[in-house]
Amino acid sequence: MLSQSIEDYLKTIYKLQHGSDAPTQVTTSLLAERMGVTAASATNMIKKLAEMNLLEYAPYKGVALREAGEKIALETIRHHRLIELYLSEALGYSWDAVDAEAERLEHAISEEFEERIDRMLGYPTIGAHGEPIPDKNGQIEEQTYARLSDIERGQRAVVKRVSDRHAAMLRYMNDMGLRLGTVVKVCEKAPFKGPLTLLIEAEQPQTLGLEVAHHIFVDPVG
Amino acid sequence: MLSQSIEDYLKTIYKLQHGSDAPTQVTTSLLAERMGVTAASATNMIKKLAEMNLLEYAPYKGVALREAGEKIALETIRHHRLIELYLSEALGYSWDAVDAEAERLEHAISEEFEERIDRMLGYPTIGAHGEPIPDKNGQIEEQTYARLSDIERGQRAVVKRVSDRHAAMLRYMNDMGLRLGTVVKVCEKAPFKGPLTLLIEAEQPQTLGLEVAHHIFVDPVG
DNA sequence: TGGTAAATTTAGCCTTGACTAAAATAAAGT
DNA sequence: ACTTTATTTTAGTCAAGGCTAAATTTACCA
Repeated sequence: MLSQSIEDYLKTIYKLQHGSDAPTQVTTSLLAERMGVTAASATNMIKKLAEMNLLEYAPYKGVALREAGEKIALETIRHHRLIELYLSEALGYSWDAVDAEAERLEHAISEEFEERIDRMLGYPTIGAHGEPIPDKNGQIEEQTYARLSDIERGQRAVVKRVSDRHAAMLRYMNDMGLRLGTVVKVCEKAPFKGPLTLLIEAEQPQTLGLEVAHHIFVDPVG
Repeated sequence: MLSQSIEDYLKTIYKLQHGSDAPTQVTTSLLAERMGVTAASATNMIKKLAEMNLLEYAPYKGVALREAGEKIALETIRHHRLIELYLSEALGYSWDAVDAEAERLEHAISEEFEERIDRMLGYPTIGAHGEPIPDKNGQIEEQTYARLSDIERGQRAVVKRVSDRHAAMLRYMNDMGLRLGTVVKVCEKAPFKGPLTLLIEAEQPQTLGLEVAHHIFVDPVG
């Protein structure tokens, strides 16, 4: 059994490699920052993981997962996203609360637990925040969506995915009435990186800062 | 936040103090055996817990929980039993599989998780194996039942609780048709600590070794 | 091209919770 | 009461996975 820490590192590296922010390479400091540890600690773990052949390590350059490491990362991510969806669907958790809970549970569940909630949820492929859920074999369909902050004025779009990194932001989006599948229309875009004015599902117009809009991924429609 | 290890020690001490096997005092070696560690490791942890005022420690004599320690033990036990019941009721786990899964999950769930499954289960007071579930304030109603092995020939009794210590034994009992609430009748008791012959819910008679009958707790009826 | 700043790694230390081997204590029998 | 045996504690190690401080490497800029 791999330690919780190892699973978390591998998962974090995977997300850095495949995230929408797309860094050229995954550096020690970036990884350390995401893991909430010092760079020295990250270096230690990286060396250990390289030793285990779970990743490629070029000192001073960065890391990249090897196949075995990616497999573990995807299993961990699968656990995480299935649990998030389960918490949301079966236990009524809110959008912003599922991540923290899943963060701990993902390391504690058995294969049996995974299978049971997977079946109970109807073998879902999309998670609570719109993320793709890797299948049992580690197959994942990464999708790329436009950011709401990049949508043209007048354009309508469907919310397909939201970043789960900031719980407070999720709560804010939720309170505005944003959900996966919600149709929004960009009415205004204030100049100089100013806020957008949004029409959500034909309700009253609301303004939304660019920072938030940057973390909402949409599919233009109409 | 207390470590998983501390929670497990406290829980184990509580169960030794209040279990049906009722040891005079909880010794280091008994605790070590139940925790699956050496006596030296148990001594270390005991000293640490005594230092934290979670238990009373008389070197060479044994330990007893103090109020703070008992509170933590009961919270942990509450988590464990709620999770077991949830796995059984909501996810279709079998009798013998819930304990191992709950063992890991009990340390990973939040108060919110506890509350949600508690509500979903209808605020239960009896767990999957018939154990009492402590309430949120740590109140617990320990019950004492007769062992099936002590029931007289010809007597009928309702199964109220089973020991969850041996998964294989649970599976065996389950396969025999034994459940909580099942009515059994002791048809025969072979001499010299021989097996019982049981009539389960008016089905065909079956024989059952004393060892197993010792781990089944019943309420005589009729 | 050299010098400085930023990033990274190394070295050494800490805590947790295990372990083994040795020492100390308690219990039991003659 | 003394000796043997079983239990318990002490002493010293180890592995994980953090940390800080110091050394090193890379990158950038004048």
